[in-house]
Amino acid sequence: MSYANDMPTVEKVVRTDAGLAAELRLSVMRLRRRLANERHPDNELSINQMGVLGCLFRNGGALTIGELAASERVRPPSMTRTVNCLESSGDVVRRPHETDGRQVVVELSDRGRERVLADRDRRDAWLNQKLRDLTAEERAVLRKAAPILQDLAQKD
Amino acid sequence: MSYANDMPTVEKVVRTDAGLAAELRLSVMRLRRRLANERHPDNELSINQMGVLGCLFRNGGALTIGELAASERVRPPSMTRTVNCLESSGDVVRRPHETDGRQVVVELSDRGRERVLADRDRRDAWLNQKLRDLTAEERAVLRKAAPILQDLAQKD
DNA sequence: GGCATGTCGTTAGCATAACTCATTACCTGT
DNA sequence: ACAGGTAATGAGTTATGCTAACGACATGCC
Repeated sequence: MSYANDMPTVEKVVRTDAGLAAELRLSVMRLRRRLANERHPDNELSINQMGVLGCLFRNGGALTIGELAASERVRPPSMTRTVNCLESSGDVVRRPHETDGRQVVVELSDRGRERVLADRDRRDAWLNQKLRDLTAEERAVLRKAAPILQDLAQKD
Repeated sequence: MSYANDMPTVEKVVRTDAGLAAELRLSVMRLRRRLANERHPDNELSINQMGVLGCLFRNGGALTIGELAASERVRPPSMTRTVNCLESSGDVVRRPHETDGRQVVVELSDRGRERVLADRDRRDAWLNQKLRDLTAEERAVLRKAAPILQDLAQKD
């Protein structure tokens, strides 16, 4: 084992802005991959599907396809497919828009709402556990960082 | 447009630890998707492939498949495939491990090293631009957050 | 009213990137 | 010397995006 015994994979501290983008990108990429893997095994929905349910839940239970797509930053066809899955699993229902016949409103079903509630803590079990292992200061940093990351993703 | 005109998609402030996991997860998911889309168009390598090159670069230019896989948090077969791509594009070379015939050492070629160097700033153009738009304080938060996120991804 | 243009969702086809399972090659310890 | 473990790979599958094209509907202009 003569190669990279220490395996830093990330600098201990990012001191300058020069490397910040690169390190942030790596961190985000890897953590996302980890999160996708660590979903609870007794939950048959993917992390993306749960994301859509959560988005509906936070927004009062009903959004159009386009709004969902914009919110999750995917293209409408991708959201159509995700919604198809959620519909056939019975977690959402489609209904026509009240005034605009082109649009489709996606609504949380009772089952979907139940799932969000039941899953609310459990779905983040892994991450919550890891967060508990952090110091209060580290959690404070992340609490401040989350909205900034969100803004970065949303900008322009 | 009677549905969710405000479209919060993320709470303005994450005040309690209860929601931290959920918000962090959303932020990471969306920013990652954004990063994957915003890669520079004149770079024919994907964000993952560039990640592997960067990893090799930071670790002295040579790691085994297994080490690379562990570092990027993918399974060895996935890394084999990524390395195949990088090999056929001439950015890395495989060579046998000095003492262990089972392992394969992946090494940055001159071309790969060149690409990393040439790409170092450019490849993060989008993120760098967005980072410049932040306040110094916000950048400081992210600078502190990046290693924490990395640790979260790596833990256990 | 009627047509041109635009918007929304969907379908179809494709690309990427991950996974699992099985196989091959090699190492190591008894 | 052989058994069992480990590394890389091959094959097949799944998940998740995308673009292009299309149909249904809305809107604005005459």
